[in-house]
Amino acid sequence: MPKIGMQPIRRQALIEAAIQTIHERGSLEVTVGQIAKRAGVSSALAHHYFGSKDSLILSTMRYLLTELTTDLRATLAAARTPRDRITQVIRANFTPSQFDPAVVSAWLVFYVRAQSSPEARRLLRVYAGRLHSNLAHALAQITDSVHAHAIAEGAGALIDGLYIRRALKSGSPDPESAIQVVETFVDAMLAQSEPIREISNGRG
Amino acid sequence: MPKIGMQPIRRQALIEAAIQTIHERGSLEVTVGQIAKRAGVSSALAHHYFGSKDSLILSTMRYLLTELTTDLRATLAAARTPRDRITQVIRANFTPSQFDPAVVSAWLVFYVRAQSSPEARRLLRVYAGRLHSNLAHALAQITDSVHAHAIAEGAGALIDGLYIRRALKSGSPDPESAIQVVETFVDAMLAQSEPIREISNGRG
DNA sequence: TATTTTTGATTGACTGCTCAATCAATAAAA
DNA sequence: TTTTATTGATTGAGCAGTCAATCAAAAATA
Repeated sequence: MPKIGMQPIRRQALIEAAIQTIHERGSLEVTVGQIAKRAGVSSALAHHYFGSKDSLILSTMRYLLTELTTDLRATLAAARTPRDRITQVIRANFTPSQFDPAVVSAWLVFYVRAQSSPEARRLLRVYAGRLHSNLAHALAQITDSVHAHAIAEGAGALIDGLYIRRALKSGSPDPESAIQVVETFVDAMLAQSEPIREISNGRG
Repeated sequence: MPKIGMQPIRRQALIEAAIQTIHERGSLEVTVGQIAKRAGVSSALAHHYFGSKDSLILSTMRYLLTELTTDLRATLAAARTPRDRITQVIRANFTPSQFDPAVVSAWLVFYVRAQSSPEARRLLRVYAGRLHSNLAHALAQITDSVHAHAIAEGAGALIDGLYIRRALKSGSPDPESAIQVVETFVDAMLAQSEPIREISNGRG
């Protein structure tokens, strides 16, 4: 029946349905049938396009990683100074599409998944590595390398922690206050590592 | 009856087996049979003592919360100054028994669980609430209330984030460096909120 | 002390259900 | 006709929870 070229459409629909279903159920204990139903197709078709549930889940992770990269590129485009680059890297993580409850839920369950799936773990390491190198690179232009890495490490952990806490909260997301926490952290750490310079960055 | 008084022994053994099994499998997708086997009993006995898998899991969460409280009391006993209390609250979260890989894995999966289980969510909120009030109370003695809450909020998220990252790392835990990250965070935030006072607390 | 009774502890076998994955068949384009 | 899209039906595995039955210590009794 179907017109040719359904593959990418179905894959996209199934991935987005997976994110929503994971959010709704609050865990990875979702069935292929539930995901497929939400995408408006049969579970058999989901298997047809992804081969296995595992593959669908991994594709969903990759999709989220790609979206994050896209958002990062978009925010970074506006950055001019190193300090501004830091701000934009942080902001990319709290974009509406990233800080969306369903997306946050998905990230959380993927962290658990990474504990038993080598490929999932690899993907999360890619994410953590990129975040760290983006932050550390910009930081290295305003402080020494040791502090740069330490601050990047802390900021990364802080972002992860804010995600976790977001997942536990009900109600609408508050990206701005989360961004503010990380910004304040970075400012405070920079101020401590270079007490001679100006503290404020005009965002406080 | 057989040796009377088996109940507490079995319950304890099953709870500890649950933590280990969850760690080993990296998720909550563990069977009662696996847990029971590790505890050296039949799955039927696990049901006999806990009623349901769900109840066993919740008991495991409560057990971890209790252990954390115990560790907290122990570290707090040594604290004299408000700043020292903060240090000890932080340290309690990175005690060897808390920062143990299996325990960290368990906390991580419980965070996911909290998304679909109201009781699990309640328990995590108890944890987050205690941590926050402990930190905020001590902080309020060295800075104003607004900053105290903000710093406590950030420190809590940071601790959660460090746990997540610990779960993803292989190899032995490094509690000291994690503690150092949080300590540095607190110092930096305090320094920024009160730029006139001394920055160092002698731990940097 | 010896015997009987009582009852918590414990398990193997079983049930009913869920789910991932497969397959054969159908429908519509190309 | 050949290829792509699609699904209902089916299967085989795995699992939570139940239950009837057994075991052995402890308490009561003789």
